[in-house]
Amino acid sequence: MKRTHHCNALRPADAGKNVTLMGWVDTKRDLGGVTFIDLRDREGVTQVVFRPDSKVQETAQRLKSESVIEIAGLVTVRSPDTVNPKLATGQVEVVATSLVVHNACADLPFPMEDDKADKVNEDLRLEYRFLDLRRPRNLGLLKLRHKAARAIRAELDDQGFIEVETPTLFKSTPEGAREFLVPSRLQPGQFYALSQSPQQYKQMLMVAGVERYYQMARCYRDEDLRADRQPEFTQVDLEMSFIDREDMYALIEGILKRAWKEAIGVDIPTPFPRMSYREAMDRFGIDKPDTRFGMEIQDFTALFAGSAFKVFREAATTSGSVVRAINAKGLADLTQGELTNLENIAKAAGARGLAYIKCEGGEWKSPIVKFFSEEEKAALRQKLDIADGDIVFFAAAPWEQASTILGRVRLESAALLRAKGRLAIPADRYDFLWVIEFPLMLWDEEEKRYLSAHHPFTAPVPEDEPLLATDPAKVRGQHYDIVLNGVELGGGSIRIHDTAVQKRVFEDVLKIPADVVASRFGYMLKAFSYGAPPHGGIALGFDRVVAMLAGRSSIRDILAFPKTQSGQDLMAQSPGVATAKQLRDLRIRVVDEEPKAKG
RNA sequence: GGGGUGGUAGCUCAGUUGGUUAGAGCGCCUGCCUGUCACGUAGGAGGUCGCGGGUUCGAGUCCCGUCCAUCCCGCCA
Repeated sequence: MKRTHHCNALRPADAGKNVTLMGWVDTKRDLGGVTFIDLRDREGVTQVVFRPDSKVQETAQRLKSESVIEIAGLVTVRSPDTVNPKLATGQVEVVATSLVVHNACADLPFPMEDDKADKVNEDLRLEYRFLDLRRPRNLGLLKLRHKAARAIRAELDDQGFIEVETPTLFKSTPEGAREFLVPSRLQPGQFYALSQSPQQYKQMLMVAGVERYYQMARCYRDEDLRADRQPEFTQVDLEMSFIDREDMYALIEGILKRAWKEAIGVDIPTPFPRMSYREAMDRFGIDKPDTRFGMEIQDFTALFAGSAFKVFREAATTSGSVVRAINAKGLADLTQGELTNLENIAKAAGARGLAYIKCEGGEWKSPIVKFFSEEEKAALRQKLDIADGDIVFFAAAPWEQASTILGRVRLESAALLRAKGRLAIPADRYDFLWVIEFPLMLWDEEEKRYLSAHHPFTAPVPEDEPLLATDPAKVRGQHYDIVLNGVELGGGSIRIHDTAVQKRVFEDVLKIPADVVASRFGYMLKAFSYGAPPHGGIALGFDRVVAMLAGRSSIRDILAFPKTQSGQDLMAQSPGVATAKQLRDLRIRVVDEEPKAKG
């Protein structure tokens, strides 16, 4: 049993050769006398002919789709009127002289033709993932993922990086994402946590002198799932010593450029634009702006400081509050349901309501326009470029909240406009963007203390370091996020490598008790006192990178065996129950859910 | 934890104000067919309408609960 060719290989030049092909029955066309089989393997399709004079035609007539067969036969050039131009091998066919059925396929649970299969319920396809993946379109996604990984590894290798594997059995780090706990049998009552990131280990590798580390790191987070979030996912995780932010930008731009080129043949221009967090929030109302379309936020705080409209006047004259607006061009004819939905989105972001002006038939239709002076209307019209068919949305709130409200409304409005065919974004448009100068700390109203905006190892911008003691909220971190078309591909930072600064951040700014710092991060502080080089790193969400390359919105599509939104693998049926012995060994008792308190 | 959408034949779907025996296309099965490539053609089988309860003379259809999938919010240092 030896295959001579893949199913995409044969051409007229191969005529006269005796070949052996193996693969799956793609389709069968039984004409009573002659029978045709399209034989498919991972590379392509070849037509095989079974003639009545062959001993195997009767077997061929009984073949079922997706059975695995081996055929041997003679490569023959097709007559001109029977050439199939849709097939790479369409000028030839193999006239079969032998046929072996290696595995007959049962009745299929869903059609395998790409266009039909794509519409089949995802849960059924996930249960039969081995079949769904067999479709050329989906095998192509696995190949694409492979190409992207290969390009990234090649670039990192060229740049002097060493791939090092770090443990995924780590310990709990409670201030991060919820973790998967793993009970320790040898240390009863104690638990590992599956690593949510190799963060601390990779910093130790820098202290160890590795200088340039990377890893295609499997990470785990026990949070609710989304189209772009799985409980286990892969990060291109890397760390470098003796660098600054500019080195990191150049490196990542090189990696992504190479991945785009080698995976999908697209040249992306570098360097990428950069935008401060402040500017991103001001203009787009989000820290990962989609800059493929405008609809930018405009400020009218000064304009409404003396307005007759009390809601706007009060916001405009309150310190820290703003009055801002966006113009959703061409969306004035939205339905009542769509408007209500936008209102709900605004309310979820903290708005009390969603003030708007519809401009239709040369008229401004709005519950609030009667309060506006001519001067205010003129300023709005001019700055927002208001024309017939537009609808303007307002937010009057503290700066960050107003930004978030309009940022959400902007994205939803764009989605509506795209659905109505009034906003066209080319599928091959890639707007990469660095978002930089994030605040290092955020004040947590519930806990009445500062929390790290990203993680506590991020170094402050040098000129802001004195503010750590006086006004931590004003300190900008040396953090950077890489954003593509409104999707956060990854983020990282230059780290603190000084024991004293790290200790101050932990204890004085974040107010983590000294004993907790010692037990959780003691080894890091210890390491930093033994020759820690200045260093920084980043982690790219590899699944998201591949999804963007593939033009897919769900990372389930580009994972071989993804989990559903409730965290289950429908094919393997995980998770499952543990045996009594396993639980005994781990000293774990499963208790019934406590009845919900009735209120 | 919250909001939206969906669940009817193996698959994709239709199913009217609640009313006789729940339909279509594809797939499957059985014939016929020697140049098809979405082969064609004739016939056939196939349904606990996700599950449980309720209203009703009568429920795929109305009500309540629940499960599953999915999108989003919260969450994701």
